[in-house]
Amino acid sequence: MAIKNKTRYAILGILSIHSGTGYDIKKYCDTVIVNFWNENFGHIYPVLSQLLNEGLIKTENSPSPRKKIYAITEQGRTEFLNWLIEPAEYQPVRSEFLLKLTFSSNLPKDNIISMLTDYQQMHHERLTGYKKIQDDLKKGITEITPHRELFLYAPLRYGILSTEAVISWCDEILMALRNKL
Amino acid sequence: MAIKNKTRYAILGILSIHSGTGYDIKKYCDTVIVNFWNENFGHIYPVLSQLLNEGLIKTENSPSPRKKIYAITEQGRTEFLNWLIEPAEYQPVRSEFLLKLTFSSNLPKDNIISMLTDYQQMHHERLTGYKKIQDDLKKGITEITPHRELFLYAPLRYGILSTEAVISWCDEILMALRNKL
DNA sequence: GTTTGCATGTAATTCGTTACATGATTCT
DNA sequence: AGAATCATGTAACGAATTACATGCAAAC
Repeated sequence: MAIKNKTRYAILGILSIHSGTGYDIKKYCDTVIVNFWNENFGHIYPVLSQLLNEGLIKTENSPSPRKKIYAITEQGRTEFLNWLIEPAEYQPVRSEFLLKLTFSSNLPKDNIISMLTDYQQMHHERLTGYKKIQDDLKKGITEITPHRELFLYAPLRYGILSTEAVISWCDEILMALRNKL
Repeated sequence: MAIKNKTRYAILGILSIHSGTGYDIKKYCDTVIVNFWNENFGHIYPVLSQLLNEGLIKTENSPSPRKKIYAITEQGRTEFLNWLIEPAEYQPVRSEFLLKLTFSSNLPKDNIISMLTDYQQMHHERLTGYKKIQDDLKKGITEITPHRELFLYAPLRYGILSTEAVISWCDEILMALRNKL
């Protein structure tokens, strides 16, 4: 089975929360789900046309003619639900960082150490960002319904726990490196 | 800057350890670095031709005519090193699982719970696999030079720590889910 | 009045996957 | 004798990125 266009489902998912334009969808991607999902205009617009063609979404009447407000149809909801309940496909992992590290054995020790400290630093910054969002959620700054709260909180916690794991890993490897080589 | 063909560097890296055929390279991907890298024949062979063309690799004399043994050239080593010392490009993340979870707020509670337990189960199995490899490394079953040991051990530890974090995360979210909804 | 943000789209390109096609060698 | 593994490649396709192109509206 070929890799299937996931953008379809991202768009359907977003429109299942609230109707909006292609631009709105992009904004949602760049804010709410940015930590684990990305889309770009060059893909959103063609897929929107495609979904419209298939009857999974429809256009709502818009205040401005140059603004196309899309809404999910009943058929779209059904198709989205079918995707939702089937288990996520296996995604082949590709970590350029680990690839580099694997083949770094002949690099000077200092290079490897700075490679790891930079990587750790990046994750420290990422963690700070996550924690800020977490605080905003807790303080109720971000406006969401209590019913949806957990579903925005969970991916954030995922980011926090994974990032903390990476930071610990860096400590561990840096220590091994300093003791050994 | 466009996403650059990473397969080039994976191949150069593998050939920097030991020369071999396209088939050997694929085998290396499917065993040694399988946990964080993947390649397929349909991409390996064209890229090998390309690298040969650019003079980054060369063919060694082979015992069999239907077997092409590739070796990295000096030029290839230089280019590989240049890539190695520059920081890894930012890689856009895409987690289909987190995307699904985000839009699961209207799914029945039981569905969400089984979604999470399945995901956790999968990571438990992954962890078992990692730990087996770790034991093999410790017992010296896998034949490697002491100098390279850390560079095979580190990515493995990365997998173990990240996977443990995901398992903890599942526990946390499952508990929140059971208490709340 | 100029910059920033809103808004939509197309074209070119590249990367990577899958399927197809073929055949030799080794193991059981 | 047949299955598994070794071995190399091409063709078709699809997904996603980037660059290009355009113009309105609002804020400063």
